Amino acid sequence: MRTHYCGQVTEQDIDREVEVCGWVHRRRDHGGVIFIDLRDREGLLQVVFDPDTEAAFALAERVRSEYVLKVKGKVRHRPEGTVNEDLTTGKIEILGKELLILNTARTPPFPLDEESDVSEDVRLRYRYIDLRRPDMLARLKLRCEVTRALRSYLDERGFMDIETPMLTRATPEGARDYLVPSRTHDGEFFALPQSPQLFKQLLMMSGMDRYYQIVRCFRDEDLRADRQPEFTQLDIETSFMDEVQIRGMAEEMIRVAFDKVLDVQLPNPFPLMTYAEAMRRFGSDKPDLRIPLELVDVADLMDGVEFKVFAGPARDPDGRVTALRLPKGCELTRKEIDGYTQYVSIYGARGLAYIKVNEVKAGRDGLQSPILKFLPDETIAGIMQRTGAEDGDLVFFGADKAHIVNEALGALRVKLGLDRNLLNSEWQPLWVVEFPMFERDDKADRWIALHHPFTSPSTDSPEALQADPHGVLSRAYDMVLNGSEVGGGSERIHDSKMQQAVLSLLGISEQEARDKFGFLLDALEYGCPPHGGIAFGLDRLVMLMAGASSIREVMAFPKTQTANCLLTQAPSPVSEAQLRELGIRLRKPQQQESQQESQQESQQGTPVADP
RNA sequence: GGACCGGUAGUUCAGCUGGUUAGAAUGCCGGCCUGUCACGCCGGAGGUCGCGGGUUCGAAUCCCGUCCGGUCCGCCA
Repeated sequence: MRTHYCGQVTEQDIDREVEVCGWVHRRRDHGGVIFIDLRDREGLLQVVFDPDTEAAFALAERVRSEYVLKVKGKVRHRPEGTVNEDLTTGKIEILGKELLILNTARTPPFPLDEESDVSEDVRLRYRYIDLRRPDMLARLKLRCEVTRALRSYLDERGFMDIETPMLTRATPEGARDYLVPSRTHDGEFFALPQSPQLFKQLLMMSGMDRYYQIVRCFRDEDLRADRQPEFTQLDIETSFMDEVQIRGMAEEMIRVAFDKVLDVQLPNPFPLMTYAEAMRRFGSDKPDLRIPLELVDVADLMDGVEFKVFAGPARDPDGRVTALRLPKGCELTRKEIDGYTQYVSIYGARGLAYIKVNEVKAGRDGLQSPILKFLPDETIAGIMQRTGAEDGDLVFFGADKAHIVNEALGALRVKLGLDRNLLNSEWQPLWVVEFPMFERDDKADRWIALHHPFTSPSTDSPEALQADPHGVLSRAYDMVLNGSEVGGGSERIHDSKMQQAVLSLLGISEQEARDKFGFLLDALEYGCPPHGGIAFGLDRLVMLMAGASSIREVMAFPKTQTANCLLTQAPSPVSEAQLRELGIRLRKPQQQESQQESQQESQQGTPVADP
């Protein structure tokens, strides 16, 4: 007899003696019979103990929720009239003959049923129990199926899984690094990788022309529902493939994964959209194409109007004036519109103008809006015509600096789509391409890389790049799914002159570049193949596939918004001895410092590097 | 760094325009019930109302501060 998981016992086992192990999901007594539902990750199975099995029955009376049991007994049909088709354990049961309590258990702090609603902090504090719940189990299973599908796709195509260091160099740009002090080099630090970007490029120079890795990445930035300080990427890099080939392969891989795991057929090919078009039509570089609303530019209709709120941005080369038509928007109450005005203010919009369209044919008289009086007839007619407004619609307006309008109306578009239930399909992937190479950071008065500084520009000439940094596009691409960026990559720079040119445009001096990644610049000179790749945010991808609202739901042990682990209480103070070994002393709270001259260093102080 | 929401029994919540002994459901404990499966019935235990301060004759309730959890802005090459 072998030990079964209780979920593996089926009708085929009827009349067989089996031995099953599991947790006690629930115990019920009725009359002289004890029912125990045993649970494992595969399912539920009901075990019945009656007084005929005296010893087992006596033990069963002691059994409580979450006890760990081993039961021997005979599988049988349920008696007439007791079958419950709704339950896993509906048609069969085990008549328990022997019972072994492998371990006792305290009553769990919250119910483990699927439907029970438990606050997230309690779940995280007892994550090991939370993970027993069917929902969590299902999501972790899904995640495993996704990674298996992705791996097998890549394995079948000759990709090599190669590990890269977790202890590496701090990067000069990008997110804040997590630092690790070096014991053997006083005052020096490793950084945990924000991504294996440079290592995978070096692997291309080593001739590993098809690399992938499912790899943990670290970024010390504030958290969101879809952002954790450590997260997992599916990281891919190839040599000799151009961006068209890489995108083709990457989207095929995602299609295969969706087909295998969810039985969902994604479009072939994914639609391709330029960054410029995405910004113009959706105000976002990761448009949610499930929402059938679009921004329509109306600046040219507004540049002559007296209303300064519109005319100003309409004449400003950095400004944007755009309209967003909401079908049946007249149903919105004043309160709801005020709510949306409040909503766009988060993104810096100073207001949200709108026109209610009662009757298009009636012209001005068929409209209702506080701004009508500022607009001449031909402007109104132009707006109606261009937005395609119909009776009962509502048209919102955004007018400001282009980036504010894009962010505010882009976000409003998504919110309206979700609030008004306008989604026209379940899955909408696309590629966004032709990103600008650089973005101007006005505050710091410098260029910053929109993607990262190793992305190839669309020109081969460093001189052309330097001549017009603003106008140069990059060979980057983002895979967007339902308004989430799930993957991003690019053709990389494989020429050391071009790499130097990009770094210098970013304000990184030759000396600094040598200091920070001289190794890359050197490597570029020893025979670097053209190469490019892509990295997927695995947590985000699985979150979308699971229909979850945060990546915490698809991670076994996530952190809270303040980057705490409620389970382990990390981060935590460390011993003074440990710090001393690392050449770190604690900066004492100021008061203490002045009062107590010396030694007694507080564990609560702020660690600083000892110079 | 900022905005907003929340913190009351093990759990999920009500109470919050100040006023008896802070409630409900569920869970837990005990008893009853000869096939339960959201079993049912009877009884019981269970609370620093996140923490600190203030206002008041009186604070879960009002005010200030703080901590924790969440959503978002900034940030995230």
